[in-house]
Amino acid sequence: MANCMVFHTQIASIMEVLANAAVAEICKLVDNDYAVLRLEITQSQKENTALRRKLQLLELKVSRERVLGSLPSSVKILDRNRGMAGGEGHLTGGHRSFAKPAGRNTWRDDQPITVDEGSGTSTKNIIVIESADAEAAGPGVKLEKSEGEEDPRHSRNIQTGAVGAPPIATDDSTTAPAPPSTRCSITEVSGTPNAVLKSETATETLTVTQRLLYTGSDHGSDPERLGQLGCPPSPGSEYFPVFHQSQRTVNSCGDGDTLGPSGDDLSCSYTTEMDSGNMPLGLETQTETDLSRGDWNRYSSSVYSEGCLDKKREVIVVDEVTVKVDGDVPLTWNADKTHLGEGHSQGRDFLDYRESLETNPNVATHSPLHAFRDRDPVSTSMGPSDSHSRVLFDQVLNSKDQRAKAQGGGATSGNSKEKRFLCMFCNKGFSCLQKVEIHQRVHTGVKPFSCTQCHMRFAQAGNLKIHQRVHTGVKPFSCTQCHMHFSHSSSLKRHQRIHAGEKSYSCSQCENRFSHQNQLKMHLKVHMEKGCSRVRTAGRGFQRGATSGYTS
DNA sequence: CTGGGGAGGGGGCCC
DNA sequence: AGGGCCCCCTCCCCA
Repeated sequence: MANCMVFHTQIASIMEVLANAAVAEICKLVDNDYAVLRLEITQSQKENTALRRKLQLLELKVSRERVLGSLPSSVKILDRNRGMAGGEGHLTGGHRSFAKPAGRNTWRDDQPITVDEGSGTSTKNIIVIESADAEAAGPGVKLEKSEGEEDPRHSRNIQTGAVGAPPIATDDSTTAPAPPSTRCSITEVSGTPNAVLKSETATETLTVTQRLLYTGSDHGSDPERLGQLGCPPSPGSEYFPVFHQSQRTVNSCGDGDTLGPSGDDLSCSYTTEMDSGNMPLGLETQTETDLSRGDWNRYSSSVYSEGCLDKKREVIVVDEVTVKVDGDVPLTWNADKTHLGEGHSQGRDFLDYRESLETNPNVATHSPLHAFRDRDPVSTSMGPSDSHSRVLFDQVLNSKDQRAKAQGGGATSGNSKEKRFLCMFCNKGFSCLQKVEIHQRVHTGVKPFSCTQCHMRFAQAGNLKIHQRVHTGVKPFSCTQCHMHFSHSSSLKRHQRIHAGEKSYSCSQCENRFSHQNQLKMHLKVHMEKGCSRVRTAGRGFQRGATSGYTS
């Protein structure tokens, strides 16, 4: 019996031990599962957080695209304009006035969109379309920069307006530059309730000068715009040069029954019209700034890079005297003569003149033009009553005297053949006043002699007379050795070189000789192409070598 | 090669 | 005699 009791006791203890072990095992299993469960829960929570963040990012993207899609029309216009780098397109109409060349705008297309994710709050967009480069660069400074050119200023974080938040950390989805089409920086700041489009185009601080300079627009036709820009037209300025034909006013005798100034019936209309499209109108403000800086060529190129100007009111009456006084701007500074449609490049004149301006500040002149200035310094509303223009004019006149001295000629020597009449634009000397007046038409674009049978206009009466042989068919120059007739004496002379076997144009790179200059020119092109092809071949070989080296 | 325009220079005529 | 004006010639350039 006692043994039985002991046996039961032992069984009980064993059972207890087993139970304890089972409980411990169970507890252990539960603990393990719990840990796993917690781990899984934690991971799920993390995934959930990540998904939530992704959702936020997607929302941000959607909102940004929505905002960009609703950019104001002016922004789009500017965007398009930027695409017209280098005057690719000619703006027309009213938009032209707000066009700016490539590189002027600081559309920060390469500036990252900054997203303050860390804040965890809803972020909104502020699009800052900056035009501050114009201010930073200062007036008259032309920032020519190609589309892909890296503006070092883009590396710094300039934000304007109320956007005080500096660009912060960027998310991987937003580190990429803004879409090129936006050309704006988007800075996200916290707490802004609504997306704000801030376009500074409406409050651009470009000066009127810069606008004129870079648009070439006819502000004269729209003086209100100037007023809107806070730059009212200068008192009395009409944004349109109106000169008066003094002494030799012969207006519109285009019907052909009136004699020209020389007495010959040139069937000309001596209306002193400016050549169409040549006349940069309403530029007095511009010249007060840019030209005074010696930016003649810059001015001209920029003006004409925008194409022809408004041709309205192109018929003007010219006072060839006051044009020198009042036209403190050359009326047709044309670095690109293709816009003039005819003539040779005069841009060198501008460059030369600019150089002379920059290097020859204060030397008195004895030019008759100087006398013009002294005689009637403010004969029109566009006169240099403003001191700046006056200084400019003095610079113009002084510079040419300086050049005359540099050329070794004194303007006051007694030689009658001396070229003491100097062009106020390019300093070129002429023997008499009329010569320089005619010459200055190169700069001013004045072409007083119009053909009545076509729309051609000429700066010289003789050229009109020759031109009219086109209509009359008169070819007064006959070759004595063949049946050929020519309307130009130079053509006959050129032709006769063929009969004479004269080959006065020789190639500098070979022994070939030619009777015509054009032949030589074409021949030289062959030399050029040969040289270029050699260069190209060498370049291809280099590329191949480089490629092979890379792949091997 | 030719046609034709742009532009400068020379020289004659007139005042 | 000298200057201004005008015509013409010439050269250059481009189409």
